[in-house]
Amino acid sequence: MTIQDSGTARPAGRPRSEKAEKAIIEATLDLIGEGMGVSELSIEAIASKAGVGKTTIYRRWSNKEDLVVDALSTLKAPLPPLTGTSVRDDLISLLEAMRQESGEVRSRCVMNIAMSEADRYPRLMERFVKRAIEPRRLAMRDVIERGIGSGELRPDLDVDMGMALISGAMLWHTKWGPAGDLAADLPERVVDAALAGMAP
Amino acid sequence: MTIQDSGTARPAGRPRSEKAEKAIIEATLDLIGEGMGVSELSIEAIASKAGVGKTTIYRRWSNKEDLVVDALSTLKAPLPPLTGTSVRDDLISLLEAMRQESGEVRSRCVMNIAMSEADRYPRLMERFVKRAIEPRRLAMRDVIERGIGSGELRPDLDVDMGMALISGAMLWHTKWGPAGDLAADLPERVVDAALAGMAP
DNA sequence: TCGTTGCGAAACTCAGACGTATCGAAATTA
DNA sequence: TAATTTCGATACGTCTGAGTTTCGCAACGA
Repeated sequence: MTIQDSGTARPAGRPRSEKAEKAIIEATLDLIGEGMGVSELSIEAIASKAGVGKTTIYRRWSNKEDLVVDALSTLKAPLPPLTGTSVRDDLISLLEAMRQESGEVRSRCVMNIAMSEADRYPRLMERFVKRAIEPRRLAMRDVIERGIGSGELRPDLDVDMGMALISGAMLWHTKWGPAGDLAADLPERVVDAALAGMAP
Repeated sequence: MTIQDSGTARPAGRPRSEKAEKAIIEATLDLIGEGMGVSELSIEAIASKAGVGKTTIYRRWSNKEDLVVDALSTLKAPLPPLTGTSVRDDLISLLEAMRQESGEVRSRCVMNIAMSEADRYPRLMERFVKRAIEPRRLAMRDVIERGIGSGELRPDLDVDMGMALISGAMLWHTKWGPAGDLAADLPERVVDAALAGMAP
């Protein structure tokens, strides 16, 4: 009985390098961040950028899609802490998180992939939605429903529609708004516009 | 002097087949509609699908991007007629046009390309925006500005933000709403939600 | 020390697509 | 009819990248 017998008995031989694994994932994300679509992504480019042999990649992932799925899964989606003081503040916090993410090359291109390659890579999409989209959607839904409960929002409000208005406005600015980073006051303006409505 | 001497004297030889040209464009759009990204699109697949020799393609377009640019330019963007009776009606008309387009495989996939491959194919994107996005944006802006003038909308309304709310909500539903076609009453609900606001 | 396994590098085979060239047939003008 | 140009088909050489194999070395357990 060895010292480290904790469940998985380590097999003989040189252990796999965690460093290489991290480098591979990083390289993959970097390349995606540089604007590569999944189909343009080449294992050779990843290996080269990661400073790693192709063997080392194929030993861990059997094909490109598996690797991309794992790489995207790595991107954590830390939700901002919500103060809960008001619906307006919480919504702004959520959108501010979106705004900051949209400034990171990586997140932006991951979003591109999520929006364009969903049909072609359904596994990838499914996993991405579960990790990145769903938590935010739930958080926003919570905020809105709490707002309805507290009387801050109209009791007959269509929650899904409210979410669509707010998230959609951010999405729209990201894609088709003025070039460059999103304005710092955008979250506030979006939330106020959605809350206020357009009719006089 | 021949009968048809209208400006361009026809050179000797067999004239280029318009039918082939149409078939090539159609095949290109079909393949894009089947979920192909620009980079996956192959000239050989287009030629095969169009029932045409590769020569016939290369004689007209010198590379893939030129062909795709031309193919996308072909997609007309007929704006719906606006009654002008009320802001609400006009906005619903505009969104209804968007909704119907989102149901066509072709338009949807073209949108995918527009949203994901903008960085990689700037020429393509530029042309697409000018033909497809810009006219709609202007139309919506007109409607909103007229509404402000007529008092139907708040005089202090941020026009761009209003457009972002409305278009964004449609965009959001297209991408992340319940699967399948957009609900028939979605345009109406989006417009009413945006006009009303969320606060009580 | 020895056996085992992972490492990066390089060579390899295989498939797909590019872009060009060539063919005989078809369509048109002169 | 003759000259010219396009047609679809096909073959070609080239390149890129997938995925495999081999190599000598490194890192680990026994």
